[in-house]
Amino acid sequence: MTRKSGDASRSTIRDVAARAGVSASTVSRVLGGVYPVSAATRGRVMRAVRDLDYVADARAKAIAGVGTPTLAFVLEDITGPSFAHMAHGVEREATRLGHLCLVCSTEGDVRHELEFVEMMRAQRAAAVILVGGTADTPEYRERTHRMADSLASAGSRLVLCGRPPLDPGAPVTVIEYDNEGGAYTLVAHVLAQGHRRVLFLGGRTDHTTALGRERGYLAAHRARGLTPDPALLLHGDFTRDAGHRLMQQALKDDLDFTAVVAATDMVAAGALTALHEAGLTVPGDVSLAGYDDIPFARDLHPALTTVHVPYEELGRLAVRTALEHTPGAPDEHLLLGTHVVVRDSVGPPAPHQRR
Amino acid sequence: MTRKSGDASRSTIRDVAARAGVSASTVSRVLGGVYPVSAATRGRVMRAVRDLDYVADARAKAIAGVGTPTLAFVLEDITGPSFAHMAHGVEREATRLGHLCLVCSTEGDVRHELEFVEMMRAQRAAAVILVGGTADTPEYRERTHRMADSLASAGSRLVLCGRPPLDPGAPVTVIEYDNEGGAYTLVAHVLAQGHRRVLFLGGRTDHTTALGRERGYLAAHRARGLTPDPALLLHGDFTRDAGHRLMQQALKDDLDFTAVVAATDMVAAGALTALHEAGLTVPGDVSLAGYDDIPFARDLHPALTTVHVPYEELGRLAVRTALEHTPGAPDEHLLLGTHVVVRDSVGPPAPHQRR
DNA sequence: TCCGTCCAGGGAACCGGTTGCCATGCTGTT
DNA sequence: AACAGCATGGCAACCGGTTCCCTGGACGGA
Repeated sequence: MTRKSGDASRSTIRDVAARAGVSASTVSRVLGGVYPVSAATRGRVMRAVRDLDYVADARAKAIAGVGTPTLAFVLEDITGPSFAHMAHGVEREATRLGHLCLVCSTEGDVRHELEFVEMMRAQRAAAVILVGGTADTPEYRERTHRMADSLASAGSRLVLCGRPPLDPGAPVTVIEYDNEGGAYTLVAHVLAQGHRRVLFLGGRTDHTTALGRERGYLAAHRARGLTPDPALLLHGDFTRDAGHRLMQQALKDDLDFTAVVAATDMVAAGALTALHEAGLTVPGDVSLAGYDDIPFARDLHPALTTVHVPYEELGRLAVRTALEHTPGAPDEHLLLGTHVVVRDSVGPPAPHQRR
Repeated sequence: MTRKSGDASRSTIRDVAARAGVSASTVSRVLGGVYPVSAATRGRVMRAVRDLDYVADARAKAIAGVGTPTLAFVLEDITGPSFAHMAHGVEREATRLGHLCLVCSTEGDVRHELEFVEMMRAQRAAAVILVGGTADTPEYRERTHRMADSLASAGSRLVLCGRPPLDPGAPVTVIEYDNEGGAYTLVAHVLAQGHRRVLFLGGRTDHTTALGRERGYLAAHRARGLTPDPALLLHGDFTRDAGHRLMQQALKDDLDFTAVVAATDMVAAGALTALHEAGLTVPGDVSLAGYDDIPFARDLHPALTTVHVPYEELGRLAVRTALEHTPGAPDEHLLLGTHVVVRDSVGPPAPHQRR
């Protein structure tokens, strides 16, 4: 077994050329593979390459115009299961299409987001995918529109994935999934079981994903001629801890409800534990539903009724659509459907609770 | 609100120079910030930069030696919660230390792993972090040793994170956590409750993480003078589906056990559902324990007794240690401790089951 | 007024590759 | 034997930056 001597610094194409007794161009051509090179020369070059354990500098190739393209993925926190699944879809599709994949977590900080997008522009990323809901303010639209223009003028492309669209004219690809529709169907299902007081464990009040789901909740009520009690709308993070805390508080405050709809499965998980801790059964005493259909949802007890979102597909679509986009072509705006997965956590309200 | 005219192609430093009426060197110096430039010139340059929405090409800077360093993170599947937490730690620490973060999923394919490492070497990544257990074969050691040498000779560094160490002498940083010790303590806890027939839902038989946990399971038995029934050792993937399937099979085969130890919390989750489906209560009829302490573990019902692994810390440590490493310094090998988190899923065996 | 100094900024080499263009030498044909 | 033609490989320009080195002009002091 031969081990290369650890020559402290990487070798260049010229080192290889010198060792093979040819010019750098020849080495480049041998490695490129297309240009005709005699077998003998090719052999010597390959030998030198192996001896020196040479790999061409990807950055140098990139600036010469023959590099592996890169694609960037900016999200809030890879730890969220739905983000992770999107990331997985993005990563798979990116490598399938021969792209490298950079990921950045913003931790929810807008400044980080801006910095990262600027960096990705400097990296000449083929596309930048921004993932996850956000506050849909004029400032957001303005800032993001600017990003889109910057990237577009650099030959790159901004993709908004599960994020509110911009004003028409912004050079941006938008891939959304139907938060409002999914929540509407889910809450309609809950109401159809006979529930009339449904607690909603929502997200931050400025967050589009949370807001969309909340709108669905309200719309489903309206469609039945109901007006939900505002006291039943609670707000927190999209974490199991927030769900746990909110649910505890709701029980402590003695809120009157027969069902709970959580804005995400994680929130539902925390809420479920709080219900259990309070000695309540689900769906006997209280019904519970989530949103996202993460793999774990089946393993809650009872198995969680929730809304399935094709997160991985979302990610794959985001990169495919972005990379297929040709400048000048119309901007795509895709809206993926969701569907309710009925499991065991929603049932009719207990007889004594009916009104 | 001014919108830049979409000039189809990115502008170069020379474009900026021309627009500002100075030379490229001056632009570079203005942007660099240190070299003395007159206020008037600086103003003109900045103006041109803004007008053209110019960002210096990061790849060109990199090859000139002043780029943002990069760091690569190679894992099997970002979708696994423990991987996601490691990734989070890596990403945070990397950006904290001013590094960009590339991530690649291998989908468990060794060829992909090799390809990716080669690419990262071409990218001149400051470090390559390989994450997650693997088959610890001579071929693995040989191949990984070669990777380590290649990277080292290119001035980069290989980090193995939760992965078996190589032969001494390989230029590699190893950060492990104690699979065997954690499993040992966990199983000892289960045995101390009085269980004597403990079903082990393990991972693939060639996977070091799975194997370490299995060794802990065996060692805990031996320490009590017990020899576990080989029929109680089952093997599958680290997914909730595998756990579900394995548990169903075990019940169908009428295996004799009073407790179940799953190799991961995901597996435990699937197993729990299978137990519930069979009408068994936990821990009344059967005790159940997991491994990893993912956030969700608290929300299973009953809350899962498991082993806490500091995954995020693991990730942070991996990048910090790798980047602090100076060539020639001794190779670090860190072993992080784990601890059992006692919750509600393990209890004494039912009286009629005792023997 | 003349000369030395200092400072802003330009020219050119360099980072590590790719590739268009051209020179060389060998082969094949008449 | 002479010449056309092709296979082969070197030179140099270029990709988009940085930085060393040097020049020209303004300024201050003698």
